[in-house]
Amino acid sequence: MPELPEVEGVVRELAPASKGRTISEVKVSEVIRSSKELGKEAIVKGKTLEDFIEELSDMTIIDVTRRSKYIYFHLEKAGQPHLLVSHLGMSGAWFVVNSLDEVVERKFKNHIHVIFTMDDGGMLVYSDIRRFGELRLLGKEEDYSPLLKMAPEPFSREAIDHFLAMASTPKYARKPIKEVIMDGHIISGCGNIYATEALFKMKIHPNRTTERISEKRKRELFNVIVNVLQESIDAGGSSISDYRNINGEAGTMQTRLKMYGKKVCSHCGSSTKSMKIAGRTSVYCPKCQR
DNA sequence: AGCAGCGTCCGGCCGC
DNA sequence: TGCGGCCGGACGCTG
Repeated sequence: MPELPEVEGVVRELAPASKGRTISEVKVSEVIRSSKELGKEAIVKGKTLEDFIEELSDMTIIDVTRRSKYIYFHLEKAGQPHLLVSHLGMSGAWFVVNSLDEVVERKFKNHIHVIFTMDDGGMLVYSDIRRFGELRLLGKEEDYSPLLKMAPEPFSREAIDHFLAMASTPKYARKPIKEVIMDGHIISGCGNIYATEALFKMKIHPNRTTERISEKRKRELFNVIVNVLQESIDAGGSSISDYRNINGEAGTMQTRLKMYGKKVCSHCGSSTKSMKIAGRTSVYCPKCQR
């Protein structure tokens, strides 16, 4: 389940492997083709496959960056800039290989959906088991308005004030804190894993109403979220279920998690509890978190 | 106008 | 071993 730290890891590896290369060929799986024929929008969004393939052909990759949980491929063709936005959804993964045989894990190999062959013979391979990911080719970021509505990057100076201001609005003040910190319009890139960890560290019950947390505690919570995200980036991300980096390797953050997926509280030994908040499973310690 | 609730994209995995 | 149901980021649509 890729969240911000996992996406950051992918971008750090994709950038040096693809910068300056030109896409010479684009291949799309039969599964995507038949999905499109049925009028669905699996993975390739907002464009016909014909346009997607035609437009991407001969584009040069200028840079690869991250914005929240999105990967931005900055592209150029005939002097015009373009932007390919990639979201990994639940199970998306990029691999950089010279041959598809290098994608060794069967579940990734069996679900390869898009292949960009580059002018140096290398291939950018997108695999997605559940097909919740997306690839959206734009002229620029402004062409897809949801990208403009994302919260600032959590590591940016303005992120904490944005969080505090949004958390105080009537709409969000009455919601459970976990729902608020997992909302990408409030904080960018904090998904279930890191929200669970941060709330456990802060000893805050995930269902506590946001307005029942003091300004001081909300500031501390924000800083804990940022620290957990940074710790995970440094550990190469959490390899929970389907996340792999582009070499097919797993990160080690999952061994450092204290609450996500746990049956027993690592602090007091109590059995953890689980409840649904905004439709997502939320694990917590009923004794430590109030 | 803005928001809550639901549909959409799916296969892996779990429990019976 | 077979199979139905559950799970989930984040947007779009509807009422």
